[in-house]
Amino acid sequence: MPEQELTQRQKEVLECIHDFQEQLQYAPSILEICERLHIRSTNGVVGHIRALIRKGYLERSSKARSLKLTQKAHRIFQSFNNHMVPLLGRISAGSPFYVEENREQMIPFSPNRKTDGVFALKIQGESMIEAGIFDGDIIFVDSKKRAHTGDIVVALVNDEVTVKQFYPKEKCVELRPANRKMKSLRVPVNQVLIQGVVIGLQRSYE
Amino acid sequence: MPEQELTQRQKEVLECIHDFQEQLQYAPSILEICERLHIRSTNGVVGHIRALIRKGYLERSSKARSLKLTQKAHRIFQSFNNHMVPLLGRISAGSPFYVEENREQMIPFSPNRKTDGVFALKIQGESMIEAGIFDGDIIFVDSKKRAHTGDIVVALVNDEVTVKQFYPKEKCVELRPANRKMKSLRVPVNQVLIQGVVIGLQRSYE
DNA sequence: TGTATTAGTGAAAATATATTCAGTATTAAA
DNA sequence: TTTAATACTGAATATATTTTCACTAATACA
Repeated sequence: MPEQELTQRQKEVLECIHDFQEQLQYAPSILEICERLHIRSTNGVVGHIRALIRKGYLERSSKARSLKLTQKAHRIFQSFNNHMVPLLGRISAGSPFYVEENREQMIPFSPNRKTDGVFALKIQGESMIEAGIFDGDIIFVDSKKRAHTGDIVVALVNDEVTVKQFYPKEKCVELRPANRKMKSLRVPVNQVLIQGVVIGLQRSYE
Repeated sequence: MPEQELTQRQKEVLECIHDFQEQLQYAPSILEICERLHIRSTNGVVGHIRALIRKGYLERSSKARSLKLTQKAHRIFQSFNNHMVPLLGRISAGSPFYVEENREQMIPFSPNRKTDGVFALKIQGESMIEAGIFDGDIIFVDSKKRAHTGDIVVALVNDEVTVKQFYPKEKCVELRPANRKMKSLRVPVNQVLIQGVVIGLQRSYE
């Protein structure tokens, strides 16, 4: 078991602190954590807290109710509830798509939608310019949604990531750009991986 | 002075609690409020807290650091700092732009930018289609920013609101659409009101 | 002229909360 | 087989925090 991983019990403690904060809008005291987890001695909890601080999941000052989850800890819970979504940077060709190294930062997404499986990507190039997707725009992609004809998708073809319109044919897939200067791409089904469907777009002038 | 209003000092106390929470991510103790406001007795602060609870701006349980701003209190600070921005609906022609009745809902905006003076608007029509602004898109507009040549602006002309590119001439303003099928509009300076500069865009597929 | 609200001071008491000390038992790694 | 980390118990102590009691003073209201 590598040092940085959490034990089952440590995860439970972290989740307890997170849930308490969510529910009551303020951090729990050590005694309150004891109660929720049925631990009789405050030291039982303090030990876990120390471990969680050492592993970079918690912060605190020696004040009352000053326990605070770090960014690292929030990432564990983010996938379920929050409004933040990872903005992926350079995607190393061919490697598994959703690896840690690619998570450059978290950016906000519409709070009334599930963010599970959603990621963001910065557009490079002009292949979708006629669909109103410009160089530098950020797109939001749902990796769990199934692509339908005409959807704008993120596809992995021969170790390259592209954003195109999706038109499935009998034995191949047509990836159509929204740019008259560029040609459609026809790829055999076994050479293309649809990474997700574009569900939103964000642009910043300035 | 009507009962529901806050005194100057009460506003200061509320702001102090709000700021503390923002900065340190947990609520202040009464003593810490005393320190920040240079009040020597905890009772000085407790009196204000009681008033703020009575007037519906605060909540608390008798635990340490459990002070919590209500929705009502948050509304006071939203306009200055937070990540929410009003999405304006139908804009009644000719009336002052920023009236309460037009505020239909609040939507999230980039958290790393000031939201003071920023509003959102849903695009109707295709006049900016070649600039990648489509029907149904939501644009973010900074009403405090000065327009420069070429900026995309929200303009009020003869009681009508339009989104166009801004080209000032000697005695008139050219409002240029990004759509080959539509014509530029030249309006005398005294007949046009620039409501703000477009600083962002958001689109939702689905 | 009395009464309520606001805006405090100062000290003491009561609680809430965190920390320290002294242990036990289990498991995985060196 | 020692060592370190995990996962606790139980009691006492120290500190942080809130609450209570007893006051003063200015202002607005009726």
